[in-house]
Amino acid sequence: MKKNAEFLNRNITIGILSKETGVKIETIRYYEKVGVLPAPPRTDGGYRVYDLNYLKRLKFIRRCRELGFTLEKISSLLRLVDSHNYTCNEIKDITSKQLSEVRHKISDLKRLEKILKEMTGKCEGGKVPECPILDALYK
Amino acid sequence: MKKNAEFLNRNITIGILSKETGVKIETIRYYEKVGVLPAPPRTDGGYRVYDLNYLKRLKFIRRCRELGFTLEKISSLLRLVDSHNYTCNEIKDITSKQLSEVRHKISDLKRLEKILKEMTGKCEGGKVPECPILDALYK
DNA sequence: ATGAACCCTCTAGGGACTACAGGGTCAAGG
DNA sequence: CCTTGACCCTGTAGTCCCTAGAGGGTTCAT
Repeated sequence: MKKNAEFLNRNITIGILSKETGVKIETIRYYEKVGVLPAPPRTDGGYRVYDLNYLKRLKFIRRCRELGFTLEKISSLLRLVDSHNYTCNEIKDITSKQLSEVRHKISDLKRLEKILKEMTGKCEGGKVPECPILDALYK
Repeated sequence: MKKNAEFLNRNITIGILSKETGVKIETIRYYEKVGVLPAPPRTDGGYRVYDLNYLKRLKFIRRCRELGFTLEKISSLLRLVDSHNYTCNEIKDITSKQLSEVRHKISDLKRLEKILKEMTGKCEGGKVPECPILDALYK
């Protein structure tokens, strides 16, 4: 109906934002409350009105959460987005800290991937292989 | 002291297990309560006694949590370890689902890594770069 | 046998959501 | 213009995954 037109005109309600991002309405309001998503403007009646920037930001937050970052960490990543207010050294500080965490996560996930791939491969002839999953992340 | 000798003899107390894995004692007990870590045998006085298998399992659980898996997912992964009760098809089903999720996470983290690395690089001459971090996971 | 270091259970709190309850707003149709 | 159903608002309480603390028992080297 009209809703879709509003979306194209960038008047995004919280319900549309929720559907577009897969983040529940209550969670969006929670993110606003704790400050990781800025408070948007409101209609006269008090409804939140978002635009495409909020959409981007929220998708980013959601994915980072799925990748195991805390809201705290995500906030410091998002500070880079608004980095006009920060000095080069502050940015280098944030990025280098996040970089080592990201790299650690990648290497662990790769080990997990290898094992899962091997297991799927071995599971062909109906016989159950000895399971090496624990060793994958044991190091 | 004697503690270390006990460790070599595989009589691992909850405190040693905690130190070895970096998982807090309370969390270990919590994992037992919710069933993701099996209840170990006890001494006459009621102390938990672990061995190297518990150590492996716990390290695995911890790292999976850091990688953003729920305890539920981890349980289903661990069921593979005790997979004598499962058919090959069930195992393939679980592993391939986890595999695609893991691959998705890796690719997202790599995009994030690239952006962070580029930003650090650009932050040289005292000027702050434009931050393209939101686009990294936006697709 | 004793004391420091360790462990036990139980309850309560925090972070990150999630699910109502009770009520107000919006806009399309009559 | 007024209704009506879909949508939104602000609480508050509950869930999951831990984490801290109280109050008390166990272990073992000396």
